[in-house]
Amino acid sequence: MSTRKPNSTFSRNEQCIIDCDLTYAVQKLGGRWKLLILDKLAARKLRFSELKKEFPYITERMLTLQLRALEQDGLVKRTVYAEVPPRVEYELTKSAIELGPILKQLSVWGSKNRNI
Amino acid sequence: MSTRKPNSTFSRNEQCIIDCDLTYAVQKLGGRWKLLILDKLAARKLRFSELKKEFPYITERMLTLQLRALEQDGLVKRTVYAEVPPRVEYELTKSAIELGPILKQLSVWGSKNRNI
DNA sequence: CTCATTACTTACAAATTTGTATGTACCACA
DNA sequence: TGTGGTACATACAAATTTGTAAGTAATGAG
Repeated sequence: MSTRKPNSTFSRNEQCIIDCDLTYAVQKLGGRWKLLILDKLAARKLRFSELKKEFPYITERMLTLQLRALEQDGLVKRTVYAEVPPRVEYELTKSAIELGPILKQLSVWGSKNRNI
Repeated sequence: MSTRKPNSTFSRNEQCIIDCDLTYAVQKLGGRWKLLILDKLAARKLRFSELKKEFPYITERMLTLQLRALEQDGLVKRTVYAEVPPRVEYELTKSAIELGPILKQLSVWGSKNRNI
């Protein structure tokens, strides 16, 4: 999520693994808090501090990291307002919105699968 | 995937994160080689050695770990034949088969999303 | 008796992800 | 001058995941 060794076996393996569109997609969603964040943002755009309030156990560092990754991957748009104190809003991109229905199905599958 | 410290912040956070059915589902699929394995098994049941041949870069250890996790999570069924040398076959469970169409959609999304 | 085959297991190390603690910039307001 | 709020950044440590290397059991073939 942050620094990577470009020549580790880990990274080289990632290259071929990610050939698979599905693996690629799931890697983008696999961060610890990413889906929870996407879910909150699906309802409405939120500020950094509002997001933080939604998740009692997330740290500011983690929230920042996950948001940055989501932004990099084109799932979240970040807007900074030049005010003091600062205001930053996060909202889903079109791509993330398209993902919505699929995630809904996965969620249904998850609830069914876990009760076995 | 193997040993866990049950009282780390990491593990405690997992408890609440996994409340979310969606996060739960994606955690099950998030291992490095899991989706690739599921994809191969979707075509037909395969032996350990056959799976290994499918992925040039996976190690036996990783293949074992991922298969064990998939089995634990009820996605893969493992059948051992009492022969020598041993023969072990892996196949998808009903639950994993139900997952198929959803993964297909995710895959399509992945390919669209990556080409932006 | 030796060797080959299959499906692992084990000990260990490296890489990555997650968590902890503390600090920063900006300016309005008291 | 001092304090407060927002949205981070940074240094560091812990936990987890992934990779490396080597070894094992069973037994039929030679």
